[in-house]
Amino acid sequence: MTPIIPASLRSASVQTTTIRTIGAHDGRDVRIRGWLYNKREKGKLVFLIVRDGTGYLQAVAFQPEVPPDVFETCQKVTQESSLEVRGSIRKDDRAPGGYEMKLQSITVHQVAQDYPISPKEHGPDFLLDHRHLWLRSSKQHALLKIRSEICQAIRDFFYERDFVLIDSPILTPAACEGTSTLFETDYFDRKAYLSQSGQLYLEPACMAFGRVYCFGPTFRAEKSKTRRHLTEFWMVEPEVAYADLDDLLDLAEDFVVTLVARALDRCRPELTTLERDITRLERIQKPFPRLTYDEAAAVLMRPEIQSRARGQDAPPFVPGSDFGAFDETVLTETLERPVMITRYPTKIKAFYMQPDPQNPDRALCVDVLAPEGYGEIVGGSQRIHDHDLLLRRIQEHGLPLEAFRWYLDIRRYGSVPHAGFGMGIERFVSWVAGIHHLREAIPYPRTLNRLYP
RNA sequence: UCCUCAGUAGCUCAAUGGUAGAGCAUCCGGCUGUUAACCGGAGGGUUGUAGGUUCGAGUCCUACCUGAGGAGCCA
Repeated sequence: MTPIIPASLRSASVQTTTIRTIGAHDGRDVRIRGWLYNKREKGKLVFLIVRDGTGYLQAVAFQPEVPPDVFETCQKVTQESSLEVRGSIRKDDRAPGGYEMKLQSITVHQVAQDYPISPKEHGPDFLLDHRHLWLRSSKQHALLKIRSEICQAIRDFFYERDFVLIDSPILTPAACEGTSTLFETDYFDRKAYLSQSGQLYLEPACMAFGRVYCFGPTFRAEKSKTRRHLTEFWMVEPEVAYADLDDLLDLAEDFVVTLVARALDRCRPELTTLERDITRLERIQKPFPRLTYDEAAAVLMRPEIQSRARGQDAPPFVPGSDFGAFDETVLTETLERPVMITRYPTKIKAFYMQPDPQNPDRALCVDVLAPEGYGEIVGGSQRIHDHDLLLRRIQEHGLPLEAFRWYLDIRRYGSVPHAGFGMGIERFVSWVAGIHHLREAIPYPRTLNRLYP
């Protein structure tokens, strides 16, 4: 990595470097530019824990060996002040990270007064009010690094498989699926809605390019108030022409396994910082267990499961309805791998899903449920490719026909079976990182009660 | 929309209906290897808001506000 350094800060004699690569500078003089993470004083010794975005480094100032003004600056500098330290790097097992700097000089660029987030425990409301500063904390830093790596892995996965990135619009004229509550906004003298899915716009592109995906923000105005919901979240949605449900299951399985492997390969230090049980991620291998909705429903109807639901005040499972939170826990708790549940009842799923030719009451769809109670991470289906059937479904759902004319066109001009799925980035990141709250898996969370910062 | 819980110092939390407390942070002093350092000292309060009960309310009652967790809905 080549640091970008303004000419005014360059020095011919001392190299400016990053903490991530500090081991390569053992025994040499370097300059580190960053912020003060923490400070510990002991008489004639001051330990400065400096962070630069790539890691943490302990710089040690020892009184007789540094000039009095340098030592005094080290004593006075406050938490999160921006600074530049210069000194020699040496291996020392007593230092966090294994290397430390024997400090020779220090430049404080700006003194931070009363940094609000002290190195102690804080409540979620306080931390979310200070999200713009909380990003500097080690766990949040590790989490967002993992998110970044997973987003890069998603793009790499599709690029390597010849998918074309097709960005869907965020401003849309009408409801895509007719179910969710949408955010409404003024669009000159008309109304527009923030997109809740890119899928419908992706299907036409799929007929142009064969394999496509979109990756962007998605908006839901539902008043959900749980740790598994955000009003603004990121979703990646692939769509494949000439694909059936079995092709889709294989793609989703490959996708999940590849992303988890990438996190294990590139984010070990971050997963360790988050105290993630890595052995659980190492068990995420193909094949994933697959069962149908009817098989899953049979499990939930067992007397011992029904009595457990009553004991936990969970609403009882009714055959033909969708699974609740308790039901998802039951279906995933004994498994180490994600479970793929297929062929839900047609009437509880979206209007565009292809019915199973063997049983038209069941849709050719899949939900992938993550282990450890993280819930649905992937949802997808084969799409209806017959024009008349799709027209009938739009009418049955009471959707405005005029708004779907372009969508029906795809079934008039060279229609083929096709399939796709959507994956919620924050849910996936939460599962991989092993965190409790979805809102920490996005830099600036938007929830029912939060629009700041 | 419904159910449950919470709101006390900058932060995290104590306080049988009877004088408002501690740790961290901040400031001052001490210490040559600290690991959320430690030791001594100082400053810091309209107990979410408005009513009510009581000789007396942080504590009990009512309403409201704010937040959290869950349900439903969904990724």
